[in-house]
Amino acid sequence: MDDRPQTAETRDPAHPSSALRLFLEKLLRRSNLSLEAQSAILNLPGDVAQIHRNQDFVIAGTKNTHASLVMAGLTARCGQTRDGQRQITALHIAGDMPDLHSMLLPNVTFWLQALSTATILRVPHAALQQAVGHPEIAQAFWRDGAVDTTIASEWVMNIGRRNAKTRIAHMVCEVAARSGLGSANAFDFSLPITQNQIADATGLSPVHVNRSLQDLKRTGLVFLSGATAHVLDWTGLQSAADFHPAYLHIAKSA
Amino acid sequence: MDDRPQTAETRDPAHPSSALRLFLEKLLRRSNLSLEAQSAILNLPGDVAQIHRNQDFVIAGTKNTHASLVMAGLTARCGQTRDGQRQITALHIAGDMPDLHSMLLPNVTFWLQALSTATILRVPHAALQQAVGHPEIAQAFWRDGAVDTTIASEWVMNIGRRNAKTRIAHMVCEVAARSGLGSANAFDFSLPITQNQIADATGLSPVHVNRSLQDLKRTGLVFLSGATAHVLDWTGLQSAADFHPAYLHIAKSA
DNA sequence: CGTCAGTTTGACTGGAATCAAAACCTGTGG
DNA sequence: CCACAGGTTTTGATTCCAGTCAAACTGACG
Repeated sequence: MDDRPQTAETRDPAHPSSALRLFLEKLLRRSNLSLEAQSAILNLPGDVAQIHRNQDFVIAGTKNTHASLVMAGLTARCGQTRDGQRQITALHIAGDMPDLHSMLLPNVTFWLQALSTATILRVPHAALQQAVGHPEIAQAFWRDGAVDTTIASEWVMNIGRRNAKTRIAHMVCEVAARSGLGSANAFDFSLPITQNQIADATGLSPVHVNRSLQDLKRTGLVFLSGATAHVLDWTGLQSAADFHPAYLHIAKSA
Repeated sequence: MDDRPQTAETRDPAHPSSALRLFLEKLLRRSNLSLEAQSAILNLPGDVAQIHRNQDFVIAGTKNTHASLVMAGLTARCGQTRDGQRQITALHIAGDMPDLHSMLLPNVTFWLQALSTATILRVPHAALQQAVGHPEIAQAFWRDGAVDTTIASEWVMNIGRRNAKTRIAHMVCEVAARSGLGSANAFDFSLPITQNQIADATGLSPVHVNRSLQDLKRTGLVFLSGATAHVLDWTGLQSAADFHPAYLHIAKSA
């Protein structure tokens, strides 16, 4: 099913083993896994798919037989109201599996779509079921799913009770923190997202996003240019965002 | 640890076995469990606690050693912004375990609080860990956790992109559907929530909630009186709410 | 009968949406 | 190397939904 040798192309970000390694590292941040379990993860099979900007790669209303691992690019979970308004409910970066839970709930209720050009590894549910035979892997997957819930809860708070500037800052902080950044006070990171997409993620209008971003730039906290975010003052940004990373559960607790 | 005989007091809603039965029934809606696994659930130990209105029973920033099973009443998961604004991010009714995931993520990041007088069964993590030794129970728990995520996503959409009237209607629909109702077109159900609490759940102001509720009553869809919701036109309400229950994953899929 | 929590009403304000158009990129092909 | 086309970003003017403030009302309860 998969002819991947553990050699040099591990460094190639377009190669499955590189993405699986990233995925494993994220799991290991929160869970302990035996070497045997680790190699079960690294040997997961899957097909690579190239997704272009704004393309849906998992469709609500269908039935899933594969779970998706983001290898490169930025993707989103999103829904749509009756009158056609979009709402992004989660963002996913390289190393994330946006629909790992689909092995338990194959009926898809939210779209997954690429916000930038993205590369996806489609892993068959059957292979995941086999991996989950290791109880420690099952727990690690379950734990990561639980974190998804706390993140979604934080989004509810963000959208429900914070103003435009704070909301956007919070979203930026979350992606930065999940990318493993935040040790320096100023840094850049990849955030290939348009202002329209930020609007859909924060429940705002594109025009208001634009003005709020200008405000964040004017106050010297962050600015976006092209596909990268430039954080100028990480502590100031976190404070403006009312951001407290505990909900990401990045420190291992079990 | 627990002296519960399988006798008549199973009917008593204040008795642990009654709540555990309700919990099991909810699991069985989504997952298949062997009789052995079922009895492992029914024999979970725990202490009963009476919680009064507006009292927090799980505190953010602390470490959990027990998970909570709602035996009676309405409870909420909620957070707070720096400037003290509250946001409810989930509602829980009898039979729900709001923090089952705490056995995997013991560091609490969201408060749990009673919206009405409530009864809670506090189940030790150790007992849950033992139950999770049955892989089918682990999957059932994990599956229910995954549904929590889809519900939270729907809340993000609700708050981010729907107007006040629709938001409130949607919240009412969700609780009704999760209570197992919706076969008749008009029915009543228990919803012990104040307009202030609805405001905190929907990201609105109390005054605007009041006006929107009047609107829902005027158009003959629902009205709340005391602790009960009176649905007058279930199909009309669902339509006004843009409510599509698929995201609750109530039909069994595996 | 006073108290208190919750609900209702009215007048006013403000933040964000909407509409419309101009300016700006960025990649493409002539 | 320039022109063009597309999607983005930016700006300004205007509107409206929902927030805020304040006060009156209701009803349960001691």
